[in-house]
Amino acid sequence: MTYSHFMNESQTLKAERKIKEKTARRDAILKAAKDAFFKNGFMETTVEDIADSCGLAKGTIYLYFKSKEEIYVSLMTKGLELLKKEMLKAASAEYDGDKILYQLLAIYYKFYLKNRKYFRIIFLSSHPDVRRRVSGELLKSSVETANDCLGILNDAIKRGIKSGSFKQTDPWQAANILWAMVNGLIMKYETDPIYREEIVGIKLEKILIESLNLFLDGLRIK
Amino acid sequence: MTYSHFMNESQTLKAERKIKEKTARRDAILKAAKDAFFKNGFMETTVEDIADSCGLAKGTIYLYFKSKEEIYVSLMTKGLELLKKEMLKAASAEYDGDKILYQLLAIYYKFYLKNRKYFRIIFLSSHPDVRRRVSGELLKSSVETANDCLGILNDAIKRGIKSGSFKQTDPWQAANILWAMVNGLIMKYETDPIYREEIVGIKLEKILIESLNLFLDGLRIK
DNA sequence: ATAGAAAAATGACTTATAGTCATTTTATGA
DNA sequence: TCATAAAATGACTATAAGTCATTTTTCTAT
Repeated sequence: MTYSHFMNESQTLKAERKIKEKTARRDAILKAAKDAFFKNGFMETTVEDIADSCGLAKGTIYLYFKSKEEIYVSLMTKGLELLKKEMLKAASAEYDGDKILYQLLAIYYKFYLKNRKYFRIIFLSSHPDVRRRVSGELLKSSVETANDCLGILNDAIKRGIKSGSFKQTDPWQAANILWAMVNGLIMKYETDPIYREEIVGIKLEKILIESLNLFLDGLRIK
Repeated sequence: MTYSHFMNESQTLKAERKIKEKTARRDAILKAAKDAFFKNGFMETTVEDIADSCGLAKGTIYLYFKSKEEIYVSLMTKGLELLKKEMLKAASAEYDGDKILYQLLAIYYKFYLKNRKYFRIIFLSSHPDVRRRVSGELLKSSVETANDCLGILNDAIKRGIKSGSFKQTDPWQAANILWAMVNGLIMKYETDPIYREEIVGIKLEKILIESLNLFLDGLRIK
């Protein structure tokens, strides 16, 4: 009682440390999960694999995540956050909308090359069959991060309209179209590595640039 | 021996009937599987569910399909074939490329509205984690059907170039871009029904038409 | 019609894994 | 140092994919 103000202070510190430790452990689990999912995919990774590779018992994993799906979707959010960070860097330049979009595409493509497996997680996590097994809260945070990425596109397009290089149009709608186009192309390429070349016969980088050209052509003032 | 030529004939008939019966049973399984997958999704449908609902034992299912994934991917191929049929109908009109593309989009959207669950199957079946558990042969046939759909777009764009309404461009590449854009948008809408409206705030039909307008704007001769 | 062979179907069984929970271990605080 | 709370454990339960020895049905030759 006498030292209650100290105690409160130290209790606060303790509590903070506890939270930090919890977060650290959660991150360790996610790191192990990332390795396992990257290596063997969602279906063929077991929760025990993940537990083993971070030196915990299976039951412990369930103290941090409600289900295998929740681990997976948490990883997706991490992937989206990484992507968002990269996109923000590219978008911060003082260029016009036009040039920023090319830069964003370059960043996006580079991110894809370095993080193909993350794209697979994003792709599968977006499916209703996975999502139905995940809490609304977790979904919301992933949706918000994806939304932030779209917001960056939105800003770039807005800038282009303001500067007069793009025609008057709904930037949010345009951003969604561009996002869908680029993701659709990547997904198509990701779908089947074996048959890929023979289906399209076009290099991904080339078709991505062409698609942006086409998009900008439609967006520019004639 | 004496009647060997008759026997051969009747044997051929018998064999044909056998094949027909096999196909019919396979189709019955696929029909039951469709209902089950539509209702409960991939993860929460069991092979026993499928077997029960078409009055067969679980083991019998495995005489017709190598795995649950193969049933699923076979359904995807069926879905793509339906879509292809619809698209062919729309594309057979004697219109110019421009108008055909609008028609194709309308057909595609209508198909989506009537077959949302098929889209989910197509979406999930396209994922490497599902595909890795499916035989190359089966994958090839699904890839070919998807390819045929793209071919229809390709033809329409070619026609537009020939008639002079579209600029000189690689029609195959343009077809892939259009396909990716439309699928990307639908996927985005399919991803999360709960948050959908608040993310995009745009009706799907409207944004699909807008995206085609933008695409055509980029494609048309200025 | 019938026996014997071939084809098709069966479902109990094996194996694997997600998720639980009573018990044990570790950390905290007086 | 002990009591209490928090964290971790892993044996256990439940469920479901896929197998295969056995049974049932269909076909064929006489």
